[in-house]
Amino acid sequence: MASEPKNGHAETRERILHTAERLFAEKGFDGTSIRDITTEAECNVAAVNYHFGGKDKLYIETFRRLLVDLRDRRILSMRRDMSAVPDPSLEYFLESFANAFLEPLVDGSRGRLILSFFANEMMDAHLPSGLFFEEFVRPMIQVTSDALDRAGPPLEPETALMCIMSIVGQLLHTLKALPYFSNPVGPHIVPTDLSDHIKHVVRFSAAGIRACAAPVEAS
Amino acid sequence: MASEPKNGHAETRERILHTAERLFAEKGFDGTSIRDITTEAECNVAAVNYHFGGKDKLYIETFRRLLVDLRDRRILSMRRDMSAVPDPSLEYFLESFANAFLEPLVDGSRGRLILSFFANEMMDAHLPSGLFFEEFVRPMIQVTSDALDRAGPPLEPETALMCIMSIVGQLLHTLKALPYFSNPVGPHIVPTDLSDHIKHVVRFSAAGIRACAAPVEAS
DNA sequence: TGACTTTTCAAACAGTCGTTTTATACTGTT
DNA sequence: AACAGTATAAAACGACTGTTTGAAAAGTCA
Repeated sequence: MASEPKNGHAETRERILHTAERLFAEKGFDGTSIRDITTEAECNVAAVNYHFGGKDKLYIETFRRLLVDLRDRRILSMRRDMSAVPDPSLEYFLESFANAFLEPLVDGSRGRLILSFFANEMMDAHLPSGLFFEEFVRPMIQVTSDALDRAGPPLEPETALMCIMSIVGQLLHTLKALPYFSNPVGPHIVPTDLSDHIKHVVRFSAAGIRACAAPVEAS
Repeated sequence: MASEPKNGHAETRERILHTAERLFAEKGFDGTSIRDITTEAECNVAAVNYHFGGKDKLYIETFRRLLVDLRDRRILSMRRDMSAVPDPSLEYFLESFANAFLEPLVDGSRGRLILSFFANEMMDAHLPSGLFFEEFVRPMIQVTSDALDRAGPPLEPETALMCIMSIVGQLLHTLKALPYFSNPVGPHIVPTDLSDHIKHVVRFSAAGIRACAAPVEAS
């Protein structure tokens, strides 16, 4: 039970984690074999069971690290933006949120990994139930609804949550659908630049939120 | 190469297709073994290779049927609604679209199957590239943007497409996220009734679309 | 140095996978 | 009745899976 290596370089364990992060993200849990990982990490197949106690445990550990990292980056980014101006507008909040939400997902190589990781996990769950929601979704919702409360019009708590879901839905779908539009055979029918889509989501959602704040009229 | 059975009951082939539809949807391509299918379909393992020529081919055939069925149901549902009134409002269009979009996904047992099928395929593609987009997404976009053109304010074609993406993103996310909120340990923090969410998406999006039609002002 | 722990490794284990082979029944036609 | 084509079935094939074993290294501390 080598919990922590005492010597200077904890090579193998870190190499495995690093490789697993990429492979699990790219090919999912079932699509990635222990031998795939250990071959790339240049170690023996038994190393995974020795250091992590099995494929399941390795997966959970890998995902947990990614999850915490993403959550903290997003929250910090939004907190920074929101405390940078004294009286943030709704549009300012939306742009800050969209950037905090998307930036970790598109910058560098790790961004796409996270996204792919999440998507795979959504489809074929291998995490303990509740871990994703309680440790990731709930804190994000808390920070976001606080910020919206400060920047936007007064909203019922339930309404605010649904508005946040509307924004998140748009951002996630944009990210997923964009590759489909970016290289079809025909001409591009939608801008393939992400910032154009962010601008759209900001304008679209600002109006949506204000409409949800206004007293409802019969349609 | 028995392409079409001539006798009255084409039992085995249909049983396999029917079982495969459910299992592939529930557990994905890799998660479903030929033996899983043939056991439930009560036939021999070799039957899949005999009737379909392999697991891949069976998957494609299964998915294609589901895809075409869903597309046609949606398009018919929307065409029916849009031709039922002489001068449809933007809200009317949105509600019609939301219902056409979601209804096939939630009614009965086959709905959840389709949704799960799609999600799995998105993550781990086993279909010929382009089939999904050209035969499913593009026709849906065509019909939808025509309807929006008739019911909504004048929009640039690109803007209209991004608005449609905004709506689809919200609907898909609602569908995916709802189960997370429906049975957590704490109190419900979001309405778990789908129709409440549809109402929200309609109001939110109607305002968003109108804002996209108005001339842009500097933020 | 010698005893001890931690780490690595090749090899094997028991199981599942998709596919193929071989043989047997059923169907309609001549 | 004899034949062709279609359909089903049991068994085996080779490849791959996660995990375990037992021994050899590497490192640590007396």
